[in-house]
Amino acid sequence: MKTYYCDLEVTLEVIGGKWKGLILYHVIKGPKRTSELKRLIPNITQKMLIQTLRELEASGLISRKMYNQVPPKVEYSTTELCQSLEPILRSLCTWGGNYAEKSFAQDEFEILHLE
Amino acid sequence: MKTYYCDLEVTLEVIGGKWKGLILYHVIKGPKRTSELKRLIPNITQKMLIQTLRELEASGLISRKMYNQVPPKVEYSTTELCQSLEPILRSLCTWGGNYAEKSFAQDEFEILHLE
DNA sequence: CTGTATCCTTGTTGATACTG
DNA sequence: CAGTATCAACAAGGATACAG
Repeated sequence: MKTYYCDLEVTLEVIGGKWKGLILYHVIKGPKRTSELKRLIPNITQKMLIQTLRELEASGLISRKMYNQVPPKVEYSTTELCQSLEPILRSLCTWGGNYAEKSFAQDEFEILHLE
Repeated sequence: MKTYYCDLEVTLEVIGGKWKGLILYHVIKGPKRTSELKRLIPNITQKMLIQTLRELEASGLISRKMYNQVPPKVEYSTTELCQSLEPILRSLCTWGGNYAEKSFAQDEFEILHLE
């Protein structure tokens, strides 16, 4: 029996960590191939990408579809369980943008919006 | 010059990690003393509590007020910069509660709502 | 292209003891 | 009550090489 002391602890267990939110943010906007995600999240290593995708899959938030082709093609998409996160992730994103504007020195940072 | 590839990366840098969200969630509902926070977040160690509070303070999200008494009294409250996080944290919280209901086995977990 | 396996480094976290 | 300091332990992350 696992004990949580706040609903938020559950959330953080499922989508917390260094990469989960970021991956979900991109996948939630539409199915993505592994290589696309790698491009959208330049700082992630292949190992962490795959590992995190597996964890999200295990949590039931994304699903993995494999096409039997050569070369291989795999697509990740969100499950219904994940859809309700979309507005929240968007809010978090917006908040970060505002925060950066207000709190970071103008010429000490840049935000590139990849697509 | 620091480069981000998504606004969300900024957010995660500021309020990501194991404890920041949880502390903010409690402080945002009203000023809290150190010992209250320790009680509300049973699994955090004193070291991590203080350390995380300092980080949040450095990010401008909370402020620390010290009363010169014996025994000492300290209160943490949120700054204006932090207020806009309130609805987001509430959403994240709600989401976690729903997720637990749907995805966890009935008798494998419990959520205690401390106050 | 997608994914696995290994090794190694780092940083975060925890336990404990102590101070004003 | 609030906070500091030190050290140890562990998990997370990265680099690299390799495979289907």
